[in-house]
Amino acid sequence: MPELPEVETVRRGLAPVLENAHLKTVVVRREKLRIPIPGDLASRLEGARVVTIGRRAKYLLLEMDNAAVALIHLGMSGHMTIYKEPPPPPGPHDHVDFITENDVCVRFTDPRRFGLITLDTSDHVHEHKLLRHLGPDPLSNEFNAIELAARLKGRATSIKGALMDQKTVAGLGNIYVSESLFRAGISPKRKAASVQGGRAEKLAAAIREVLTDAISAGGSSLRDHVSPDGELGYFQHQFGVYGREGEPCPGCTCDWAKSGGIRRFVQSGRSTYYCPARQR
DNA sequence: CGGCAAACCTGCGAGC
DNA sequence: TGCTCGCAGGTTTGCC
Repeated sequence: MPELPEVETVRRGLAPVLENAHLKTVVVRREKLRIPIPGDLASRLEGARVVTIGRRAKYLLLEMDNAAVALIHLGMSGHMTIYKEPPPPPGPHDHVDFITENDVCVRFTDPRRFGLITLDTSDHVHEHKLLRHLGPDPLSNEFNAIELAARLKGRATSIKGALMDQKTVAGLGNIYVSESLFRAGISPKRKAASVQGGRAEKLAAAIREVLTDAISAGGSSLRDHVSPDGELGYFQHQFGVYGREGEPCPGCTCDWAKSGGIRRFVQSGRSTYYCPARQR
């Protein structure tokens, strides 16, 4: 489910029920996620108050009033569901319940278990092993064309590969990399190092724009819901290229029959979608 | 060091 | 209907 816009949608959905709430009970049913859930997660969180729910790239940060921060990553298939009534009996993929003092249950579900929940008690959560190496958040002030160009300089990999690398920019994934490159008119095959100057300007602007548009739409719902209150995001209807192999390019006036429309190919194991006529 | 495939898991839809 | 295959929004590892 989640790249940056989906995680931001989850954050916004959880904030009204979790911020300022005391956690009464935290039920951990399965510890073995991508990294094991710490044995003291429940005892650290129970009785504490959630001060804010923040986000760094694709991580949710539950900042507690006792200096603990819970880091949550949704992986590929993770999602959160809010139950204001007693929750249904947990299924096999319902790994953790966060229950507030007024009996709201926030349930973490993740069939593929690529997600994780861990704890930081260091007072410097941004120095945490999982966050330390992340590049700038593309919606933050630290992200701009100069910064992007500097991070692409000298890199031999493709621009797609560089943008998928969370050290370059933190929060993009397979969908939004394809969409950003489409909006910027840059081929995913182009060498990362060659994206400088005006091209870097266009790309930085396209990344910001596509993420902002996607957040406004409540993210993309490919399989199931995105928002913890069950609302569907609808940005998938605005995809320019992702999942549209063979369709006419929405920005092209060229002859579809001749161009073949949008192409799909596999780049380091992941599908890339692009329009060869518009992206160079 | 850099880049890429494989591995970690389960579910779903397409095609036979 | 039921099976197999390929594919899926992420990240880390280990190999060239």
